[in-house]
Parts: sequence; structure tokens; C-alpha cells
Amino acid sequence: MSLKDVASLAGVSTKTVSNVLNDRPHISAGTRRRVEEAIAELGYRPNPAARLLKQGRTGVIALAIPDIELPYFAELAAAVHRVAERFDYTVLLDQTGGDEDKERLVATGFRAHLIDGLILSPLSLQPEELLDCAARRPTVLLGERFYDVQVDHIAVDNVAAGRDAVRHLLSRGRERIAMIGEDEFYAGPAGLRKRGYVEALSEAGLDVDDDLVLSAGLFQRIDGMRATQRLLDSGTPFDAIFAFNDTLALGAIRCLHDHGLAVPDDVAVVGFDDVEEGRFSTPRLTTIAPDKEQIAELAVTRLMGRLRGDLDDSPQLFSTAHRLVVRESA
Amino acid sequence: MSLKDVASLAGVSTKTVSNVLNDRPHISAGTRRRVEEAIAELGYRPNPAARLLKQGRTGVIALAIPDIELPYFAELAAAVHRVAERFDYTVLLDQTGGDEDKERLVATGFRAHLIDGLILSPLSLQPEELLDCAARRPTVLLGERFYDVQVDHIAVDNVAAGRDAVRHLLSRGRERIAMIGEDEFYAGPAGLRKRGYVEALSEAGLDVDDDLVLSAGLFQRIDGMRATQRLLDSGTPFDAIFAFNDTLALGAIRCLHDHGLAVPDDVAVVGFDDVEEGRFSTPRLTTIAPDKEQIAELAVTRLMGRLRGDLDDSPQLFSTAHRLVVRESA
DNA sequence: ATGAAAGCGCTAACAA
DNA sequence: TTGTTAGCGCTTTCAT
Repeated sequence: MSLKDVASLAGVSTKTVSNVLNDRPHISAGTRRRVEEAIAELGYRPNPAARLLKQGRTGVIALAIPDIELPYFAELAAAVHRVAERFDYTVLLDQTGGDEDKERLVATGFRAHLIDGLILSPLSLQPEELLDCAARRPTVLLGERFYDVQVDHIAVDNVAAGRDAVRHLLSRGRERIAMIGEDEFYAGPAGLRKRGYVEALSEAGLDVDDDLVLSAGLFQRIDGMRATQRLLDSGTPFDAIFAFNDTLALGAIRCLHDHGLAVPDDVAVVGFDDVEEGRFSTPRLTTIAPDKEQIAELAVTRLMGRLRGDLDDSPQLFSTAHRLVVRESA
Repeated sequence: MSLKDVASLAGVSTKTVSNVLNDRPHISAGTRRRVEEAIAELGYRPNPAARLLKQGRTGVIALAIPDIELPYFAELAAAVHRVAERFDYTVLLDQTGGDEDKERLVATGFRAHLIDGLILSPLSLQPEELLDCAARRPTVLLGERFYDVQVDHIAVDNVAAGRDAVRHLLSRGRERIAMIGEDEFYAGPAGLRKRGYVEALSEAGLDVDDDLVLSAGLFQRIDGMRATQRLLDSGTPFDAIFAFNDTLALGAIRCLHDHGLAVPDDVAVVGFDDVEEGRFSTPRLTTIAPDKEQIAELAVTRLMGRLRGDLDDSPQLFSTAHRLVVRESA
């Protein structure tokens, strides 16, 4: 059933029906009523595919993140949803799982091509591929990078944030500060946070002890737990942990508790992300809080600007706010 | 740039290009090569809208849930994603926020999206509207209902699950068991869980004390915390809490800790959902674990069956497995 | 094995 | 104010 059916039932042309549907002016009240009755009678619904084919916009943007099960991304996704809604846009969620191929698939749009724009949180994609992706459609990248890709980036200042976290630990008199989240992709946020860690230590005249630098797979709770276990097993003394996200930190705390260690008395812990969970955990988590609302706001409005074509400045890096939230764990 | 351009560059008809694109037989090697070269040279990408208009399927299913920030839904969404991927389907996530109007919007598809099917977790929508929604496109409902709607439902046996939770508490010698999650929508899962609570109590010869029955807005941590605070304020003695989801339970524990109450020694707590968070919390959470993988599997395959039209049985309620996971909190 | 041409349902330029 | 009609880019039937 199509526009035509409605038109013939209402005794008007398709154009008129289209006008009614799109709420355009220049329709007499009587005609409008007749058309609306016909629509109701037929239970007619416009075919979005046809509309899309015609006007070339879908009303959908994609948000591609590594893992929706990580609360940070869930909270970010919720924020993006809220902003997108204001623009009458829906969000298609894509999980890359940190898998490079999957990420590439999403980026090149082999799969979900029915989108007007893309907000991508890349984990392993290389600059040239990101550029290619952005050339294909309006794109905003989440997460700071070293390299200078000509694509809009939105991120907190990870070096500064990492420094803030470690400075706080130092100010509490901790000197053997472990770090969880070392990453092979030096160019990403993790590399930058490590930089902040290193800088804060050296400010305090401390050297980086490689035994205190731990890596952690997918940044889930279990990874934080395992890393902490390795640290404990190694016998290296430590009195604090800076985890590169809150779930790692929560996993670390779980492990410390299992070994009868008190947080923060024996070991102070600082996380990163300020997820809801950390506000209710025992102990409550001290963390770096990025402004997720601001990130979402910026990402979506930037995308909308590009979509509407009323953005003529060149791609840039937007640095969003962050702050240290001191709670109980450090 | 379209198929036509590719065709003329390759010196063939659009039909041939289409054949190559869709990997159909009956193409000579030479022709295929020439077409592929033309595609590469032009950097051509098929327009999915056109394809969609023609064949009427989008390769996208929507998952409409109240709130992605609730870990249960995030985990469920991840599971749905994984299953959908096997069918080469992408998942569009829609948040209803438990808002009735928003839910209706999603259900009726007013925001007519390019969607082949819908998995909906309704909170407040009425039977007739759900039916209407299902009539419109293949639909699977998540969460048990009392009423007998002719739509596929997938849910754990909430009455049995609620009973299991409370029986466990009783077996631990608790007799003043509070309940958090009372809901005005008696027909939904919450109402059924309460039924299980009531049944288990009466099995044990106990009466329901209305002072122990607490309601809780959106099932977030803060709601659990507030409900527990009210309970404490009321002065009603209690030695256990059955929270209708894990986040409520975690919020309750946070509140108990704040008041110097030990879990489970002073108050035992059982949750519902078995979210990852509860496996790492302090104390670890005892909970009812629905089989999320099974739920996702069933929901998606059911949808796929309807989409392919090779499902001719009538809509039904699928009861999925659940089990009690005893950890530290009770 | 390949080509010509008719739509899929909608919008919008142009006509009346 | 309303109608006519030409596409949007693809798939597909029917010819060749």
C-alpha cells in the first residue's frame, strides 16, 4: 500500500498526500481532512526507504564503540542518544569489540550504510583508514590521538588527566604508584595517560619502575583483577594504583580485598571515567571525571553541522573538560 | 555516482554490474574483471537505500529498552548484538526511558525507521498497543506479562525466580525480608516477582508486612539507596532485602554500609539479573541469574524466523532458564 | 551470458 | 491550491 492508494481513496494526487504528510503549507482544510481520513482508514505508513532514496538522509547516526558492556560506553551512548534526540536523530549502536577487522568494517561502512554520520571510538584503526572513513561521510572520532589526522576529534586532555590522578596520589603521600592499562597502541588515550603518569612522577623526582606498569586486555573488571594479582605475585611493593578506567580500578579493589588489603589504607586507588558504579561501590571510587555530556554534545552537534553543510572550518581536536573527583578510595 | 556510471565505464549494462555486485553466477571471468576494475576506479559503493527500496529489507533490527545505562540492558544488548551478527544483522538501539509516549513512538514506528523487526522491552505500553505494534512488523517482547497478548514473549519465570530468591533468604534463617521494586504496573515482571515473594513467605507461614514492601523509581542504584533509607527511617526491623534488580541491590548495600550495617551479617541482600558488576562488588552479590544469552538467542532467532516467513506457529511465551547464584551478600 | 526496461514508493520541479 | 511527471539507484523479468 502506497501513497497512490491513499491518493486515490482521498480523490487527490500523490503530491497532495505528500504535502499533508510533510506538513507543508498551501493545503485547504477540507483536503487535509480527507487525506488524513484516508490515511487512517488504510492504516497507511510512509515507506522510509523510498523517502530516504529520494532525499538522501536517514535520520540515523551510528555510534561505534568497543564494548557496550563497559559502563563508560553505556553512559556515553546514553548521552549521545539524548543529544541526538534533540535533532530528531536515532542512534545505531555498533560494537567493534576492539577487533581491528570489525572496526574497519564499521569504518568503511560495509555493513550499516544506512547512516548519515558516524561517531567512532577507534581502538586499533590506523590514521589513513580513519581518514578514508571520514572522507566517506561525516565522522567524529572519540579519544585523543598523537598523530595528526584531519578528522574531528573529541577527547579529554589525557596527559593532563593522568597527571592529575597521579599528583593526587602523590599528595596523599604515596610513592610506589602502580599503573594499570599499559597499551600497545601507543597513539591512543592509554599512551597519553601513561605520559601523564610519567610526568607526574618525574615532577616529584620519582623514577618509573617498570614492575609497576601493568597492561590489561580489554579494560574490564577481570582485567584489573588479574593485573593486580600479577602485581601482588611479583612481590614488588606498592601503595597505590592508578587504573586507566573505573572498571579496571574496581577489579583491582576486588583483588586487594581478596588479599585482605584495605583500600585506601593499604593501597589507594584512582580510576578514570567516573561511571555511576563507582559512586556506590565500597569504597566509593576516587576517579577522573570526563564531562561525558559535553563530549556527547560536541560530537553530535559537530556531526549535525557537517551534515547540514553549515560547517566550513577544518577538522580539529576538541579538548573537553575533566576533573578529579575525590571520594573514598584515594 | 551510480551503477550506471560503473556500467558505462565497464562497457556493460547495469544488470551485469548488479550481478557482479551480488555475486551471482553466469558472469564470464573477463566481464567480472572489467566490472571490478570500474568499481575500484570509481570508488563506487552501492546505495543501500535503493537496494532497500527494491528488496524491502534493511538488515537492521531494533532493540528498544528502557535504559542502556542499566547494566542488565547493556549486557542484554551486547548479547543481542552477538547473535544478530551471526545473521548479518545490525542492531539499532532505542531508549524509551520507561516513558510511555516514547515507548509508543518506538512501538508504532512513528519515527519510521529502516527496520526489519523489533525486540521490545515494554514498561508501560498496554496490550492493545503492543498487538498493534506486532501487527506492523515482526516483533518480540521481552519480559513476562500477565495478560495474554498474541505476540512472542521471552522471559524468565518471574514468579518462580522471585520465590527462589526469597526461599534462599528464608533458608538462611531470615524472617523479616524486605522487598524493593514494587511497581504500579502490576502486569509486568515486577508484579510477578512480588508474587513469588508473597508465595515464598506464605509457604513459610509468614505474612506480608506492607512496611517491608518498597517501591523504586527507575531501578537504578540511587533508587535502591533511597528505598533502603526509607526502610531504615521507618524503624521497621528487617534482616534481609530482596531487590528486584542488581543495581537496586547494590544501592541498598551502599546505604546499609553508610549506616554501619554489615552485609550479610546484619542484613542479607539478594539481587536479580546477575550483572557483571555484582561479581566484583564488595561483598559479592547473591542474585538470580537469568540466562541472557538464551534470551538473546531466542529473541533474535525468533525474529529471523518471522522475517524469513518460515515460522507458522502462533505467537507464544518462551520461558527461559534462571538460577540462583549464591555469593557473599546472602 | 548479457541487455533493455519496468518499477519499488516517495519528493519536487513544473504546470495548470 | 492541486495535479502531472520525472527521477532517486537498484533489482529483476523478459528478451536476446
